[in-house]
Formats: sequence, structure tokens, C-alpha cells
Amino acid sequence: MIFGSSGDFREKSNSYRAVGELRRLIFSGELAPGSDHLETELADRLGMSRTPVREAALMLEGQGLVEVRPRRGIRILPVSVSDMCESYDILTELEALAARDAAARGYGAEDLRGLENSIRDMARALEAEDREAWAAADDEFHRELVRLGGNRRIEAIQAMMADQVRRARAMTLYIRPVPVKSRDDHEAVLAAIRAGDAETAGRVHHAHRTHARDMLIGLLRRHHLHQL
Amino acid sequence: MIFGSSGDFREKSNSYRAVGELRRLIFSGELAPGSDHLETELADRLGMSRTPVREAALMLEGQGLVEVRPRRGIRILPVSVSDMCESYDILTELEALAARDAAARGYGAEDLRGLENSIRDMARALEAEDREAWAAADDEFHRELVRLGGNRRIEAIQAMMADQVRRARAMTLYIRPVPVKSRDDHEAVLAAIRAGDAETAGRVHHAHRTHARDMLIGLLRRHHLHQL
DNA sequence: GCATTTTTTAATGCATACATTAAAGAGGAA
DNA sequence: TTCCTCTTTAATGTATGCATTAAAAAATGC
Repeated sequence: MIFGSSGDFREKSNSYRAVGELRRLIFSGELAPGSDHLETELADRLGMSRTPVREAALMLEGQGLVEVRPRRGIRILPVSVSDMCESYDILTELEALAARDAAARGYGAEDLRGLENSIRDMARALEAEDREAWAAADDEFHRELVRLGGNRRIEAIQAMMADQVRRARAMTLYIRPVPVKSRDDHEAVLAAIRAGDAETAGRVHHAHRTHARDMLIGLLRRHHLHQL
Repeated sequence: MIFGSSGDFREKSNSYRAVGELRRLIFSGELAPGSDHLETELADRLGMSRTPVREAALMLEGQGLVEVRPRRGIRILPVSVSDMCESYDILTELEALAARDAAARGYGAEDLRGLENSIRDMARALEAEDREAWAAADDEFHRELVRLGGNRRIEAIQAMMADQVRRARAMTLYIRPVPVKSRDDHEAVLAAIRAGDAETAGRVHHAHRTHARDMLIGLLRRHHLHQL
């Protein structure tokens, strides 16, 4: 998890292909939350033997996506509202830390190009009323922010949590209010980082995330989306 | 990782025994940081076949303890000073959050018995000049604090990071100054939780962790322990 | 009918076999 | 010697077989 351990064997080996495929199947909903699947079934589905599927399942279990229950199958873990809260709270703290660290590092204009780009992409998506594109750009902003913070472990944790959170956002993408305020927040965080003002960067981003969390949780509760 | 998935098969199955055994071998130093080990070698050592060892290695890779490099063996990842910084920074934020959450929950006296006990154990260990016991009680305090915070994902992350941090503390346990100030910090955190003062609990714990971090990093640097 | 024991079924955990292929080593040319 | 190529070696990735054993089904007793 910590290192995205480079090396092309991750694409070549069936085990890692299985990890990727299973992720895809889970996030696309083809493997429904709460459903059970036998090793053999998944192996047939992916066109490989049980061994790599088994290994993939163990890795995904380590990331909290599935639960391996002997003889009962591999269970696709549903994400509850309280799970979402947990993940959001963690992201809030760690991304705020990353924002402070990024500000403290004194990045130059060219280093911040990535953040600028994703802010621009969000604005464009908003004009085009393309919510999917907006979500992708928003993701990118957060990922880039953490990257600039320079803590690899936070990157890894964020990647893990983001997976869990993505499903919830996908569900609420079209029922949520148009995220116009987000833009100001992102701009403010970027400005603080540019100015090297760690405290402000962290505080603003923290508030931003907290606000987003409350909005999302409220939506989920109101629409009775208790299980994702 | 997220769930310590109960179920006794975790003790019975060789794969999970392998996970436990390998952890033990790594933390005891019998598998040296930076060393490579073939699947066959480890399988012989643990008295089982390659399959469960392989599975264990993949799980440990997910926890950042080893790196699986095809044909070069399973590498026991060394922990650098900057790795330590990363882990400490994360623990600092997440435990401070847990402290705030714990305070906000308004626990009663009996709920806080665990924290009291570990504070008492630390004091006793300090009198007896038993640093190992002090370290164990300190661990327990932090674990209990996070448990009271009620975020299972933070518990899981803490457990993972703690493993990484433990080695560093073991190295410095006898060269560090006697941790007398710690006691006041712990007492203050407990008092704030008891009083339901989330802000203070979080702030004090954050400062406590930050201080411990700086002390530890300083020690490691001064004693040229760049690789653990 | 319902509860309990026995039998059957089949999914898993593990060992093992084997093809693949990266790394190490040998051999030869410059 | 040094560099390159070819050969050899052996570690891995995957498939498969089998014993174990949990769950399901059937049979028995009440």
C-alpha cells in the first residue's frame, strides 16, 4: 500500500490484473455491495485460476474493500454512512496537514500549475454543467494537494479512502447542489500555499472538507442512502 | 486492514500464522531491514509450503512492511528517518482528532479507566526505571485514546503506523531522556476528555505528539541512525 | 410438524508440479 | 582485461489435486 511499487510486473501478473479488474467490477457496481462471491466464480469470470484471484482478494481485504470469509465467499463490503464519516474525517485532517506542508515548502509558480489546472478544469466543468468532469477535476485537486505536501503515506491513505468515498459521491452527484462555493475554497487554499501561509492553507482546507462532509452526510441521510 | 476481521480461522490458517510469524521475525530483527528472502527460504523456516508464505508476503506488502520483488526475493523494508517523520505526522493528526472526538463523546468515569490505568502504569514503570514497561504503557495509552475516539479506520491506521514506529523507539529507548514530561501531557489530555473539552484535548495531544516526534527525530539524527 | 443428529456436498487451504523468464554465469571476441 | 552474447540456473507465477471441514441437506426421533 505504501509504495505504488513501480515495476511492470504489476501489469503483467494475473494477480495484479485481478486486483485491478475486481476494483473495477466493484466500483462499477457489477459486484454489488454486500454480495458474496466464490473464488471459483470470480476465477472463471476473470479467466484465470483460483490462485491469483485468491491473492487479489487478500490484497483487497487489506484495503478494506472486501472481506474474505472462509466457505462463505468473498464479500463486497458495503459502505455505510458512518464509514463515510470516518473516511471523510481522516481525509480532512490529513489533507489539511498536506496543505500546511505544501505551503511551508515554498513552491514556485510552476510547481503550482497542477493545482491551477484542476481549479480551471472545475470551473469549465461547472460552466458546461458536466458534473462528472467536475468530480474528476476535484479529485485531481485533492490528489495534487497531497502530492505537494510530500508525505507518501498520506498519498497512500488518500488513495485508499478516495476509493471508498467515490461510490458515495457518485450516488449523490446529481442530487447535490451545484458546488459553486468549492471554487472560492480551492482558490483560497492555492493562494495561501502560494503565499507560504501554512496556517491559513490548513485552516481553509480543513473547513472546506468539513463543509463538504456535512453536506454529503446530510444528503445521504435525507435520501435514505444508508448503505452504498 | 480496516477490520481486524474476527473469526478464529485467523489463528488456525497457516497464511495468517505466517503473517504473525513474519511480523515477529521482522520486529525482533531476525529478518534484518533491507535483507532479501526467497519464498522457499521463508517457507522452510516457517515449516509450511510457499503458498501461505506468498499470501502473507502480499498482505505484509499492503501494510508497507515488505516489498515483493519478483525473482529478487521478499525485501524487508528499512525505515528511514523521513519514513518515521511521515508516520509520526500522521499519528499526530489522527490521534489529536481522536482526542477531540473522545472528549466530545462525554465519556463517564468508568469509560476512562483504561486511560487512567495506563497513566498509572507509566508512572510505576518510571519509578521502577523499567523503560520497556513504560513504552508498553505509553502504547496502550495511545491505543486506548484512539479506541475512545471511535473511528475504526484511525485504529487500523494507528496499528499499522505503530508497527513502523516501534522499531525506532526500541532503538532509542535507552538513549532518550527519561520521559517525565509525558506524564503531565497525558494527564492533561485525560482531564480535557473528562471535562468534555474537545479543543483542549486535541491541542494538548497534538503538542505532545509533536514534541515526542521532534525529540525522537533529533535523537535519530544525532546518533546517525538513518536506517532502522 | 419441529428439533436434532447424521450424511452429503462442495469451497477452501495448502501442497505440489510445471512452464516461464529474469538473473547469473560461461564463453568468446575485441 | 572488458564487453557482449549465449547458456544455464533457479525463483516465480499459475494451475491443479487433494484432504479438510463448514454448511447444506437429509434422515431420524420426538
